[in-house]
Amino acid sequence: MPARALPGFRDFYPDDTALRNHIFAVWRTVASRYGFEEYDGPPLEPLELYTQKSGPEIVGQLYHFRDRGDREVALRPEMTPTLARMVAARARALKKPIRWFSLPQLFRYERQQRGRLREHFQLNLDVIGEPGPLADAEVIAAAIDVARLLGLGPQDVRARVSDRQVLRALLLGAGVAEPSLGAAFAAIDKIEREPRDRLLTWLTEDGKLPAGVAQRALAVGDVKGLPAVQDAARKVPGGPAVVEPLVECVGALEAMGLSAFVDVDLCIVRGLAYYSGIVFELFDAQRNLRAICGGGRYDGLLAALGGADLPAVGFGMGDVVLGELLKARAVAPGAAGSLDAFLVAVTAEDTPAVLQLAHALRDRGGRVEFSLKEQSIAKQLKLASARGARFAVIIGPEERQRGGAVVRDLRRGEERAVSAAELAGDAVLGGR
RNA sequence: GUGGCUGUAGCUCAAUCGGUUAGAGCGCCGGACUGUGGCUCCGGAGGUUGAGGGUUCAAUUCCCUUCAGCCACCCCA
Repeated sequence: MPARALPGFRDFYPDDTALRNHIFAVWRTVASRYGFEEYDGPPLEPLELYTQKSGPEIVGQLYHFRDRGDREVALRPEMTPTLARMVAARARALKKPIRWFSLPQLFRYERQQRGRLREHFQLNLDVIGEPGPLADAEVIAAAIDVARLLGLGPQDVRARVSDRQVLRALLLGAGVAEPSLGAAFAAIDKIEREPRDRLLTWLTEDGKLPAGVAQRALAVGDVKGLPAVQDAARKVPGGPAVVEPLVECVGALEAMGLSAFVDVDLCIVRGLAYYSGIVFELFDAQRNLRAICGGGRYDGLLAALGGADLPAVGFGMGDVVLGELLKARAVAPGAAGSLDAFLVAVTAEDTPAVLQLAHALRDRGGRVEFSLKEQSIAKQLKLASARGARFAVIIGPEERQRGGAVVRDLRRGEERAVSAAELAGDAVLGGR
């Protein structure tokens, strides 16, 4: 038997599953608070669904194969193409704006690293059919609220927000020619990971940009804070108009009381070419981990995928980095502590009474366990403690004779004799 | 896919210059404790030192290969 799961795939032990369920519950809670509806699609899709968006080079990063019907198929690496198809099929019927979310398990064939596996779960949350910046603010706020509901504050996570339209206007104003915009974007994207002189060298080699322009282009990526962005925008043609969506979006987040989480930072670009406006990422504040979440506006993408021509904004948030952050901040829940009562049989003759009571409590929704073999009371109580049971209910010959039990509060260490009537009532389940 | 670093018990780590039976803490199991848990004390199980090969009288230790993990690149859906 293989000793472990495939590289990049996870076995979920109870603690891991508890954490995953916790994250899923928070994702669903926040999404529903914002009025988003859950959808899902197939984990296996036609390969071409992904090549048409990202080109043939993406095939090397996919789990793909030929099925028995001779179809080229792939495990889904992302949800957006599926979403685009589903929306396109009913585009005319769906009330806009569409607010949908999903919790797909996604796959990619890449060498794994910390926080980056070959399989993960991702909250995908999108607003489709609304071009205005309030939609952008709404999805960013939802991402932040996930962090908040998980117990993370501004000292733990930060949302960094930028806008590609603003970036574009400022770069053009800095003298970057239209065909070189992509190179300038790429350089700014790397501004925090690469030394400045290497980026300058890269930008100026092959005559991409004149040295002075390259300097000014990189300086655009250094602009931080909304006032500074507005200042910079005033100095370029069309600038004041082009910053307006970002100003409104950030203003909306401020009105929601979330500004403590939000940093405007023009070095956020996002790698993908299809982002068309506001883009953002969530980071852990100490910056030890990879991005928790990334997203933005992709107005032309759905049409480009052959679907409906609808503007859209959304994000993906993976469970891996998020889980690591929760563990590092010690706000991850454990799997234990989930029993209302552990029933203790003093002698083998008491077992039928224990079984009867266990079933009665379980029928009422109680979470109940008892020893599956004859054991000393000490052993049974030890197991009860280890299970995190609130009460131990001890049934022995004496208790059966008088028709009750001893209920021991395992947290307080106090116990008392209770009658059968109390047991059938609230003696055990009353404090829940 | 490329390069670098690291692999010892379930977990975190020891083991002198290459030296004879690979240890400790936590966890797990049992006992002290035949009607009372947590604490304490005692005992036990658990290892192909990631795997395979090589050098050597002798390898956890040195060398090669491979696998895995981590880091960087690529990519970030």
